[in-house]
Amino acid sequence: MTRQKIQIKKIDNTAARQVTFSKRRRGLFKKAHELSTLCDAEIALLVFSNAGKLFEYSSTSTRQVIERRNLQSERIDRLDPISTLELQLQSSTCAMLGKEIAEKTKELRQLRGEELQGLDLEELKHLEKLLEGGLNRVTQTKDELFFKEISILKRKEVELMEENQQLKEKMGNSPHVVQPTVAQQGLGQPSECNGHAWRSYSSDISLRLGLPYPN
Amino acid sequence: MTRQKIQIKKIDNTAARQVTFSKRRRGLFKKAHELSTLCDAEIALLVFSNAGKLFEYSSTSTRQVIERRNLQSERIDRLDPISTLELQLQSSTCAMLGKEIAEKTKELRQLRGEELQGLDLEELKHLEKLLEGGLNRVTQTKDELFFKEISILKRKEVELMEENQQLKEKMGNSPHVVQPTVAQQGLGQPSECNGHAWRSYSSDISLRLGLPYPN
DNA sequence: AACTATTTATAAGA
DNA sequence: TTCTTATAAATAGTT
Repeated sequence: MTRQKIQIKKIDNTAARQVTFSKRRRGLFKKAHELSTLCDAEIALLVFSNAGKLFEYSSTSTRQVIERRNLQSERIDRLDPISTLELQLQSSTCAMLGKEIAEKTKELRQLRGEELQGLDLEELKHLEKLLEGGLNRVTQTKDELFFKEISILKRKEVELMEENQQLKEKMGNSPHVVQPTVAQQGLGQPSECNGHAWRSYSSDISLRLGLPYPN
Repeated sequence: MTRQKIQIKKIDNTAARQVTFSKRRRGLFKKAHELSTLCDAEIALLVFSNAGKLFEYSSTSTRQVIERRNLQSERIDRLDPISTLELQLQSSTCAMLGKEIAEKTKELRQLRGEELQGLDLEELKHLEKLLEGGLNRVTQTKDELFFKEISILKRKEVELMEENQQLKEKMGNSPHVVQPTVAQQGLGQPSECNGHAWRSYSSDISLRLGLPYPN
């Protein structure tokens, strides 16, 4: 693939073959790792050299990947003929779990709008309803959180302004003694602007906070 | 690795991740095949996509390679002791699958807006985005299906009206010979108006069908 | 093991 | 999904 293009057929020269094996094996493993990382894929790669030496790579564990394959393949063709009753039971449990995962995965993908082909009108309408409901609840929860934070901030501002006011008064009385004590409370629950119209400060808190949904 | 160098870390965008997965999986399989051919190596490559789909390549047969590995792994004495080991391995796999199910279940519940407590503002915003995207795609797919059905129905009505017209003309020409041949198509989907009542030909189909989104 | 001229792979965009 | 294209990465042959 460089200096000169090569044909993809067995390299006759043993030394050259070994060198190529080393180089390309590295490249292959690197690519496998990149794929698993980039795309969140589970990968197992087994390579036996011409000489019979084993090299393996796995994103998690080779054993795990192989087992997952055995489940997925639905073929309970066990690699070992030891079929204890217990083993079979567990294996079927695993198989069931695997199916459940497949189902949930599909459902998730449909909710994300990624696997819609093959659904009929009714199913699509149902999905839509589900999503609308979920979206409404999420948006509402989010907005509640927003407002909660906002009211906390409002309260804090009120308190700070109060203190500020007191300090100012003090300064007016005895301009030489300034005590910068700052309010320190443990921020409780939402409290709508607790009275004391500080109109003189004429600040519009909600505007300054930049509410997400002004309507 | 082109147009722009990328970081090797999980691709967040789902669509982009799928595209990259397809491309790189191909590349990886090609490289695996080249290595096995050039260097006479025995290779098995298992890849599970993020969605849980299995892709595999093997220079000979996956099972054969896996067996060879199991031998190589020094555990040639496959009997009782191994059986317990296998049992443990499987049980840990089950545990893993169980965890995965729990995760997916939680995710599903959150998408349905059922388990939102404990999420912070950022997480809620992310969920909202996800739901909006899903909803958009679902609605679009649904509407496309709607319009497809509608156009089928419209076409059918035109055909029927034409036939009706021809029949009328026939009746006008020879009022004693009436042949009520009716168009008969396979039409699996909902067909509202297949009755008579072609009272006036000026019917507005879209109104009669009750379009979901008149705007 | 290093080097480098080329070939390949591929990210982004259409 | 598939094609295109600019660029990054892999690597064949050489030192």
